[in-house]
Amino acid sequence: MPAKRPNLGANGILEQMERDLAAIRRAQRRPIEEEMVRGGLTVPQTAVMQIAFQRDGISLKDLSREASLAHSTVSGIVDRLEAQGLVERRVDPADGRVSRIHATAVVARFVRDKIPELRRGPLGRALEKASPAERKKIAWALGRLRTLLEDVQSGA
Amino acid sequence: MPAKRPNLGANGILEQMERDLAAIRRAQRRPIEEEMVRGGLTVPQTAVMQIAFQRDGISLKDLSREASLAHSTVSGIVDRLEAQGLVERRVDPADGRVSRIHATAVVARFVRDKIPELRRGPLGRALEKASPAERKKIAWALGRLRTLLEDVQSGA
DNA sequence: ATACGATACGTCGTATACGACCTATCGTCG
DNA sequence: CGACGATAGGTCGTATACGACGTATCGTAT
Repeated sequence: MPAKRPNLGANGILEQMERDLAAIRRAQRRPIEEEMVRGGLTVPQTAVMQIAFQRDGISLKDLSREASLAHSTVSGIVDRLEAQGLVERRVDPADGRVSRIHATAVVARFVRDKIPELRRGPLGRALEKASPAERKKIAWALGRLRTLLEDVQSGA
Repeated sequence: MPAKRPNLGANGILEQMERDLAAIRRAQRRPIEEEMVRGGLTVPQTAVMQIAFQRDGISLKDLSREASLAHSTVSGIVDRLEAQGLVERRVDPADGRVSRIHATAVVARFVRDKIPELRRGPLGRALEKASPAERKKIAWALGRLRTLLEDVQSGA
């Protein structure tokens, strides 16, 4: 049963939202981390790999933008994926600055077979328990919150 | 202007939500990280300090539960706070296993003066731009999503 | 052609964040 | 009272995650 949610002041709502976001983050991270032991992949690695597969030859800059991560973070993730032979870095012949990320042949099968089931991970399972109306409301709220945050970020 | 949000299939909604959550995390983390350079504190450190202040003498276990973080994570954060003299560890006289976290005198002023303004950080500023109705909807959605995730977690 | 600002990326230092493991302490059962 | 499972927390190894900085390359202006 859910915890009590009394009427909160503006400050209380803020703190409650922060707590909820933290809890969401943790719950989302944990269950697939268990899978990692079996599959050898973490959540961010899976996400990066899927993007690299869908947009083969994507630059690291675009990849980091897609994943909402700093380029230095993605660089490290690609390092580890490369070490496992799941991804390749190739310098762009037309522009020596950009290194294009390519999914190796092994990945195609992996993405098609494993990812869908991983994708239907904690978030997917959680949403299955919600009604379509709830799903819509939650999806809207996340999109809206993201927009609000990004507007503040860019000084709007 | 916000990105297009076409009608998405069930899978598309999932991926969109994951992207939104990632972007929210990043946006929420970044701006206060800038403050860190000035104040010397990170977001998690601030959160932990506030909990330790509000519930003086809290055990590390309870503290980690409040913060939705693993106890090993909180232990490291407390290490750094302790090194800055903002927090103290004292072994519980009644139970030698638990180490109780106390905010030092310096912190009281800090929490009262600095935290409110930090709290009104990215999330607070973002929410100011939203209507009360939107705020309610977003708050509800986060709470609901959290509950759904935690129910799945506990096998409900 | 050369200088030079802009761009893309790699690297580094530090702070999360986690699970696995170890150790010390507690309660309880015999 | 001594054994022993349970509990709290510290430690370790690894993977994010970031900004700052360095380096190589590109475009452009001179």
